[in-house]
Amino acid sequence: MVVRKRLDYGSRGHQVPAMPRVPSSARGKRSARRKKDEMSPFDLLATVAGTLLVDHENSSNAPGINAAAALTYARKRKSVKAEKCDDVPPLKSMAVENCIAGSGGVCASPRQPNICLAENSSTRNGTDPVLESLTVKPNMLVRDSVFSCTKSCNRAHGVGGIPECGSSRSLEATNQVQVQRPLDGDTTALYSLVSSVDLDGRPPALVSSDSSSGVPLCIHDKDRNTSHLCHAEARHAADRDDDENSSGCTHPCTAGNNKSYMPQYAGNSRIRKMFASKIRKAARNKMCGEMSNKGSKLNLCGKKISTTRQRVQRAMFKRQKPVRRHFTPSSAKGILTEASGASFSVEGQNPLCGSEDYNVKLRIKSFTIPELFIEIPENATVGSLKRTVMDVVTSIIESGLRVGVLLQGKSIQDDNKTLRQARICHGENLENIDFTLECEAGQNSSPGVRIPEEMDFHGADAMKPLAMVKCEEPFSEAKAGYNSQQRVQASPHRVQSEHGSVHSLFETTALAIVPVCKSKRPAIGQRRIRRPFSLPEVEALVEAVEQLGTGRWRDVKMLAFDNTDHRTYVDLKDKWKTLVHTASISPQQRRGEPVPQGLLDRVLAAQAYWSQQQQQVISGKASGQGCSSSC
DNA sequence: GTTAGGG
DNA sequence: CCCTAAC
Repeated sequence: MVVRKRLDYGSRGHQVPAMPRVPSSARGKRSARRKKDEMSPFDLLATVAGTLLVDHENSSNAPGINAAAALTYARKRKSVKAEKCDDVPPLKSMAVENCIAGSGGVCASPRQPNICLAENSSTRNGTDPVLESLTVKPNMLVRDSVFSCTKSCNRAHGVGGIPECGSSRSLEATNQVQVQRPLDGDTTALYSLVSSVDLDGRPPALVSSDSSSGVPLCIHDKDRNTSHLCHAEARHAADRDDDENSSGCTHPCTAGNNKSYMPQYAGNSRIRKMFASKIRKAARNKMCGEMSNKGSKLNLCGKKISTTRQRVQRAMFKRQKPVRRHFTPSSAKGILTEASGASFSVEGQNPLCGSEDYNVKLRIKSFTIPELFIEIPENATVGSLKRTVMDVVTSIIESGLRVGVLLQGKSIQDDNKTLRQARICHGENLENIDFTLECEAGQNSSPGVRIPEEMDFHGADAMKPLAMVKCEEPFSEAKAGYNSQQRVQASPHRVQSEHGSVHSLFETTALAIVPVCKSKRPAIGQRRIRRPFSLPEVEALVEAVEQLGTGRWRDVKMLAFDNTDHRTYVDLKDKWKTLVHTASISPQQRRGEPVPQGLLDRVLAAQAYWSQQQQQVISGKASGQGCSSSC
């Protein structure tokens, strides 16, 4: 054993190692360093924010976001099916945009609002943009469907001959989401959902159907301030052509885009940091090795990907332009439409808030599929790549999903609450309402496919899409000269852009699923459960430190806690720290399970002893390298 | 990967 | 218990 080699435990007691380790207090203290590097974390945050913004934008660009879901609160009765959805653990979250019906709203008096996610499960011929009403089943996500709920489309770029706009004829008439089938029929894919509810019976406002889809049109109610989003919209429109002309390999970042959008759920820096560094890094590292599959591999480990031929990268929301625009029904009030946002916007907050019988208008802005990496051999066919992607997505979908509602980061558990009781009503600050799609992680994945189930994304700040499936390159068929009709009809996985390139539907759509995956293992970013040290543990720790000294926590761990997985050497170090502190304060000030004074005395003694040893080592070093003083 | 130290 | 700089 390593320890044995390194240690000479000898008999019990304060046996001084020949060369005690120098305390690393000389190592810079963070607080001091921090001042110097103060900007650094902020830069990082800015970078992360930029990435997020780009993701948002790109997702809004996401061509072919094919699904729009309308959440409608129109009847008092509850949807049984909606309730079913609540039984399954979370996987993703939908970004929802909400609006509160303004004073002009026609109130259906939805005290028991009925929310149904729609899924189009019917026809697949795709040529007929039929609006379909669906209800969500726990194991389904929206797929094979393109939502198109607007009455008209305001497209800058049309796709000739392709029916772009569905009628919203049934939008107000039902409590369900209208779905327009994708032109390409049977795609099993995850689409961005852009949904809205307009209970006022007013026609939905136009939302640009192309790349700016998902970006607000800035038709606002009186006092809404969404100018930044308007800018986003403008920029999207401006960028569109360039993007479309590009080969589709654009990187997600464009400097100019970063400032356009302030995430509504901007959270504290800590969480941001967590997502920026920890999730990106730790998630990959931790999942490394779990997710390889024999044949084609899906891999969330970035390191593996570096050797990949084909890889599906994280920057899912490329700026490639869709072929197909999706239309978002917006109310005349100008519902914001964020393609992959994760939060609500409040529509028309007004003095009438809190009054009776107002409807709450909600719109799911999008679902985003978690970020996924695909590793696949170069010699694999494009078809196999598609199948692989499909498998991944299908595995996610089929894992079973349920809907959760987060209000300002807090999950609303009680399904029996009315929206009003849940404070989702007029007059409330509804800037941060999120829906989650939750799944049973760990059971769902097909071989080699992993959703980062360690991650726990509860909370409003956790709305960054986790994994995404995307192909950097347009599928080769695009260059092979498919004609439009062939493309549209032949491949369910493709959509055609105006420029003839064919993109993975995963690129051109944004099924935003904010992962709220749970597993038995602690999620990344999730705090470990607190496990107070028991008295025997404390005794073992004290004894080990007496032998080994402070500053050799790894050895302490191996000596006394080698079989205790949940105690890391950092834990032991921390515990020792608290023991020293506990021993140095009066018994009245101590909390928690009392530690026998005798043990605390030993703690102090050992601490003093080893501190002295370390001091001697330091002074010995300082006074002249040799061991003359200490030997 | 370890250690120290601040939070 | 978390985080992270320094090593």
